[in-house]
Amino acid sequence: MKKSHDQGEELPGLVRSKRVGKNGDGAERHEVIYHIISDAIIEHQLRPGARLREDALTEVFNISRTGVRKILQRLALEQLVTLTPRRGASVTRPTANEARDVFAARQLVECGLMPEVARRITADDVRELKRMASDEREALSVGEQSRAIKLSAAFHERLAELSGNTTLAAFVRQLCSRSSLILAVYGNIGHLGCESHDHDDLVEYLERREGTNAKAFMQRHLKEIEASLSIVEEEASAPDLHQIFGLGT
Amino acid sequence: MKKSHDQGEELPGLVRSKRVGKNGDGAERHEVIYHIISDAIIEHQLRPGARLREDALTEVFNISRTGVRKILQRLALEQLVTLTPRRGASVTRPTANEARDVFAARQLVECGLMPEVARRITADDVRELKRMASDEREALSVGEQSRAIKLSAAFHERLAELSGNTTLAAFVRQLCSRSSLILAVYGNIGHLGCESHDHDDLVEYLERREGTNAKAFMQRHLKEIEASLSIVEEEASAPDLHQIFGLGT
DNA sequence: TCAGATATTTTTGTATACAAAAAACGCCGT
DNA sequence: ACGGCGTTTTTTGTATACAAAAATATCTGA
Repeated sequence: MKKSHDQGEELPGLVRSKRVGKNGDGAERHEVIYHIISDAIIEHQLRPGARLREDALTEVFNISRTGVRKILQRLALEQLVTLTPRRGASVTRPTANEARDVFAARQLVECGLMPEVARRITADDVRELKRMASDEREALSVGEQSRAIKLSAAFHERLAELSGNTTLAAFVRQLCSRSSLILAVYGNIGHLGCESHDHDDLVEYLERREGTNAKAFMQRHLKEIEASLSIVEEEASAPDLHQIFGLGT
Repeated sequence: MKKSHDQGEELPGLVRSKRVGKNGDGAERHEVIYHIISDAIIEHQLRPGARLREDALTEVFNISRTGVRKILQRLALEQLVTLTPRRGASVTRPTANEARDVFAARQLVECGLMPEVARRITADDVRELKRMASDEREALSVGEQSRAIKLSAAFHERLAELSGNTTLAAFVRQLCSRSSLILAVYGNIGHLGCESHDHDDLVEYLERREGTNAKAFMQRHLKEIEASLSIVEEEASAPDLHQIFGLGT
């Protein structure tokens, strides 16, 4: 392992360990592999910048490059990987602007959904959400960071699903995935996305069908997450080496 | 042309006429073809249910099936075409629920964007929007329905772009494309999506930076469009023939 | 020893070949 | 004449082969 120009590593063994053994009937199998890869990205096992070579993936998953490319293209449309022509695929590194856009979008959509969710939520849903929130808290306290990240995203996604609007739920799903990438690039280690008990509090508002309060809470919640990030554009193309090394003085 | 089980025709000659002649360098070319097909769908030249056979597309566009499949998969992820395993691609026929979800999403996002658009809009933008609105009105009065549909969608998309949020703009773009499909299925002929001068009025609110008014207007505007549709589920799988033909009485 | 040029290897892009499923067609017995 | 059954044709799914580009390694002459 000689190249490490940025911080993008090659495919780590972690992914390989999940190798699937000849199961699934094609389409089903591709779906599974897609989820394995996208989970690995969301859980920060594959960090932004990591290259995804087609041959490596064919080896790991035992499918032909045709299938690999199909999956990579899907991931690219969801902005989880970036396809650079003639140069292959890599886990996308969101720009500062993209990061701001994603959080603005979440602010608009997730908050906008809260009243409807509060109206439609059932006792079962509440139970499920509470369990998810507690699972997340536990994962966090035990130090299973990657699991906590995934669970946190899952919580927000489930919430959106409860609105009953499939289209918006799918959109929120995408936004949460991208948020995980943003966290990987602009997040401060130690301080994970969501405050540990925020989600529990939110569920309580919903349980009491206080849509307006839930909305306000979500607003604050997302604002806090965004505020905890250091969203500053790192000059990619021409880092100012003079300033960095202070030779010019 | 013997089969017409629903209302899905085969590829009409219209599309073929746009044949591209050996231009573009691969990726660029695929992009062009993608736009040709998606435009044809949005403009109702390809109506919901129309089958898109891979061989036919390879012939029309002179690319291999590999390229065709890539494009079809992209269209499928944007919900413009439906890929049925082992049965090929067809222009998607949105369900009633999907239709409602799409309009609810537009209600939330497009309206939510208006204040920001009102804040950021420039004199140039206003000019451009007014020209688009007038083009649309003209196309409508001359009877160029398909052009009017496309222009109407373009107006809404441009509006979203002016918010400066790329992510939300892309989402609105998708929603508008899907709305065109919804119009094709649930729209009443003669009554096109948007009222002819609504868009002009909206631009005026924005020009005066009256974000709140613009938002309210957009809200009404979208509500009117949705109300003009006949969104009722046509039982696809098991149409109740007894009731239809009244034999059982 | 090292910059620049050239050769080799790796990696992606595209077309095509082959297998399997679905659809269309024709056949035949009743 | 018609419905059920088997065959042919069409159409999709997947792997693979080949070409072109990029990355890497090697060589050469100061």
